[in-house]
Amino acid sequence: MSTTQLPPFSTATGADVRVRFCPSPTGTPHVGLIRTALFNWAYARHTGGKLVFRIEDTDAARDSEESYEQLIDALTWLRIDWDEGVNVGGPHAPYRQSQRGDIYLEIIEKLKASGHLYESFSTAEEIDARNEANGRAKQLGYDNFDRGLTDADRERYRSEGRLPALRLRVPDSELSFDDLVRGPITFPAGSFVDFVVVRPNGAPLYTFVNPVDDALMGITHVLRGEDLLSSTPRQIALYDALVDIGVTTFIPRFGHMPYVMGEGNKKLSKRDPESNLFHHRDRGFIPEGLVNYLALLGWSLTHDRDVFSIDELVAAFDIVDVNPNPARFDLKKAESINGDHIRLLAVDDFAARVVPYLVDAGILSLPVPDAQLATLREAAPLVQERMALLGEAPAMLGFLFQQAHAIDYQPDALASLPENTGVILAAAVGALELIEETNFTHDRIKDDLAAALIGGLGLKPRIAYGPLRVALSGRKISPPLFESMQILGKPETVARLVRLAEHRAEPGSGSGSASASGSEV
RNA sequence: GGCCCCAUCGUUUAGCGGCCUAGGACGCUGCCCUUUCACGGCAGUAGCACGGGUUCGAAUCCCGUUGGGGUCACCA
Repeated sequence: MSTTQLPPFSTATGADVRVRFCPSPTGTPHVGLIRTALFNWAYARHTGGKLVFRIEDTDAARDSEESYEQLIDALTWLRIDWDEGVNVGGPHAPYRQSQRGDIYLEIIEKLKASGHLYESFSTAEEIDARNEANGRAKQLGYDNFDRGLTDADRERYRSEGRLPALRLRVPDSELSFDDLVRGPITFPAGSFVDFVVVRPNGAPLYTFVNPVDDALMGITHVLRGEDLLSSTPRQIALYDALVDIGVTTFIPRFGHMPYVMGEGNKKLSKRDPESNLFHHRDRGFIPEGLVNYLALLGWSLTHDRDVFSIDELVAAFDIVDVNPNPARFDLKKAESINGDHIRLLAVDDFAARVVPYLVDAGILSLPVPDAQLATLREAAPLVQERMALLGEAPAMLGFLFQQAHAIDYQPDALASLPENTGVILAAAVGALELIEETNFTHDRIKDDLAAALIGGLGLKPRIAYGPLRVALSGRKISPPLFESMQILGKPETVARLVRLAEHRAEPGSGSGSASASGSEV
């Protein structure tokens, strides 16, 4: 089979690179979609080229304005910006396909006049029936039947009240292209057929508007998901026709990125919460961490390090280095990477980013009073290195913003208390009471408590400090103990120790048979 | 089923003919550090799907097999 003489592919490599991100606004942003956006963006920034952000809202039934807003929100959050497109405008406006109807109409007419598009009256049923009658496998689909229609045929169909769809006449030869992530790919003749580009009602389809807009907007590199790989020959066929009528002069390069997989061997489903970008944001991923992890899905910076900055990504990213095989979204690894980025944050930055999570949890409310801000700033360094997600902040810091009487003792924390808890609490209170309020610092607290509990009572640190931790925070896990006491201050600290002792003294407190011994406080 | 894509530790990724008795990371295990949990440090666990070639030499190139995935809409 011969290869048709195709127009040239784009040769852009530097500032002349033009890529695009063109989602259809259906549903919540999917991490796979955002990864596609990220790689397009990174490639544009790396080459010094341009990123066009176009919205493919040609499916009125599924598109929503809310989804559109979410797309903007998602990109903005991740700091993925664009040079042309919705919200920012540009020489090829409008960038929402729902507003480009006239443009498509004109091109459709030219394509019809030049014979690239023809009217097709075949219904799905008729195509099936013909395939069956001709001993042709049904799965082969359309048989290019209407290519041979005469004017009389078309007239007859119209007189029956039937309206034609428009199909593109594709080359009867094989089609090849050099995929940027996969290398040379050839589709044999006959593996792609004349496809519908315009519905009978005149509305153009994705298969038409997508390449047409890419051509009109001068897109040089089409970097998209692997699911579009098999539609590439049809797009190239359309490009061939568009070049013929003078809409453009070249065919873009194509690069098909691997899928983002979920559990098992399936694409990460829209139904899966892990696919929802905002779910990760809500849990406390920071942009730096999520971008880093998303970039790792199919790409790597170097052989011995996978924590890197967005700047490093941009400096090194090239689409040809993207791995062709699908990658699984591994939440554990994503969280680990995020934790590393949280640790990289300046303390003040970290503290500021934690605020919304504390507000959402009802621990703080806006505007946050200065005193609470001060507490937060003091506590931030204590928790910054022990968090993987900002969403862990409420559980770790909440006790610092409560009053002693409001501390809620976790069952597992109460269960961990040793029998001599009462003695320990009493000794601790005794030691702390002797410290001047102005000297109530973590070093002093540590020394005095160690003297009283470790030295005095001969306890192991683990046993000695456990009850104090529960008294302070209600939990088995908390920020460092002495530092927490310093932040809370002497009166509050003592009040909490006393309260736990009283709590255990209450009949029915359920916290151990030896609780009566706690009454000595 | 036709066509297309893919194939290195459980996961992800390095590797683009000799540097590989295959490196990093996550996970897991053990130890250390330690005021809990973490963080950090150290050690360990575990992989080139299979079979043919090509070559002095193959994880790396070629072919095949197997396995997985995608796509075959008047959705995008």
